[in-house]
Amino acid sequence: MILKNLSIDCVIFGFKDNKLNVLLWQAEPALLENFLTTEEEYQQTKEIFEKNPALASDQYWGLIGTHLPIEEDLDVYAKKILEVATGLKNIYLKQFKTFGDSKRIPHMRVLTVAYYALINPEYHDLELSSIAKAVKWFEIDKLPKVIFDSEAIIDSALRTLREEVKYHPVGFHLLPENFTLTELQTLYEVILDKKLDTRNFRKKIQKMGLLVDTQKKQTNVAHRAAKLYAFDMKIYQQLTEEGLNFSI
Amino acid sequence: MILKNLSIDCVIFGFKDNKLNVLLWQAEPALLENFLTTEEEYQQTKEIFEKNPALASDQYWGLIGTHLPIEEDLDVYAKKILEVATGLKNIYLKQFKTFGDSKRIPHMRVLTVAYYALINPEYHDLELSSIAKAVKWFEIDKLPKVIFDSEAIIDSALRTLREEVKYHPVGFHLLPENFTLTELQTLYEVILDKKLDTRNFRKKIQKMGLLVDTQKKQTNVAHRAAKLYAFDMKIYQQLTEEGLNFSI
DNA sequence: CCAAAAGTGTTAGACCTACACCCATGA
DNA sequence: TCATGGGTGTAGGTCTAACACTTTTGG
Repeated sequence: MILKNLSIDCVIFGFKDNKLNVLLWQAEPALLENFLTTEEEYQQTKEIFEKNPALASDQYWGLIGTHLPIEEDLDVYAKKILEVATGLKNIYLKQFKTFGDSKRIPHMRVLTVAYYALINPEYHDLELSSIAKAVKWFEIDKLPKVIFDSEAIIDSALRTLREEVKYHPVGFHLLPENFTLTELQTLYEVILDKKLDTRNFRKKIQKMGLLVDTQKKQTNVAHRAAKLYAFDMKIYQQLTEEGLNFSI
Repeated sequence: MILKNLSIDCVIFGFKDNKLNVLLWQAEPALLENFLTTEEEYQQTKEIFEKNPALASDQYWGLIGTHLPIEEDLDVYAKKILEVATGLKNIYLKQFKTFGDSKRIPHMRVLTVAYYALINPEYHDLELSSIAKAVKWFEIDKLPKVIFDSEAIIDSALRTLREEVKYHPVGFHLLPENFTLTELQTLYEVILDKKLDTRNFRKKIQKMGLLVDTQKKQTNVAHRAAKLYAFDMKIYQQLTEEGLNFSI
């Protein structure tokens, strides 16, 4: 059975073409059936879609999420949704806020527990999903029309990410396994929405000890090839616990 | 109508006798009736209590909270609960996490949106409440037996507060309007659970500009009277937005 | 050889840390 | 006059901010 007063939404951030992007979908009950485990859940989901035509409209996009089945753990289920929708495992996922204004969704009383996820979009062809009509990346400042209060949720996620990135080394999750310092800097510039000084940025980031020199270099670039770095999981754990000051 | 799958809990922190305390209650449906607005809500609440005898036991204490009525905004209602339970207005209150493991409460499927509040317990006689059998302060490391997973929620609130206090000037909410620097330092020492250097602490805190010298002094103390300070709301707002580094 | 981005060092000022003694008050 | 906690300064090291040119690569 599905808790009809409760849904989970994931704001999935990706760093693509030097821009911060959000992954949105157009859901469809027929396809969601592959994900739901009982016929009853499917019927309930269909009803919810019927009550809100916007959910099925081609004009609107929505955050990736579903209602919560009664027997599922909240955090575990959020992870499950994310894995099924993207095909990725071990994604950085964090619950950040529960939205509960009484009028946020027309004709229904639904609270939404919102999560944000950070992924590197380059590896996988996310646009093919077995449980949605469409899944697509949108630049954070060029969002399409979205259903209900999804825009407010995205906004809130972005503000949370900005805070988070100042004190914890989470930004790295948005990069491929090997990355250049320029990519890392651009990422921070995009998230914090301000220019950083290259020399100071490099000094600061290197001093943290979080970077491992992979001894590799870029290839096939029409300019001096940059060194590639990875990040050190041990030091990452440590910095995550201790905190970190990245208020550049 | 009450959403029976959804409750709100408040972890109310207070700073008392140089210790961090949490306010807990023993609820009782008969008294809660004063707070609920319809007979239906009262009946539903009574049922919930009947299902879980621990809720009404004299052996157990619980976080201050109730189920959420369908027509109420989540954040607004949390504030309302807090105001009614404590008699205080304008309390610092922040939603910090939603607990949703499927087995966290026996025989029922309830998600709890948890808030933490910071108050200065000195002003008011909180132990008299019109909506509970008992309300009482407990030192954070001498908690009584608590119902369900309240201890985990308190733990999580404490961890959140510790993080928060490092980067935002929230600690001040726990103090009376006028306070001494030693009180402020002790507060930080208690929250962060470490000793701080007095001279450095004072320099740092004064440099932030957050303190206003009230020109008043302690009276009736058997030692040199300390200056009393207040905190500057304008600078507080500013520091709250910009962030702050208090990783002493 | 040109265009494009990578990579690098210094200096001045601010901030942080560690540390020990005198002061004001009431009992 | 004593016990108690209030209040203060300095020096050495570290971090930060501001700033411009040379290097490497592929086309």
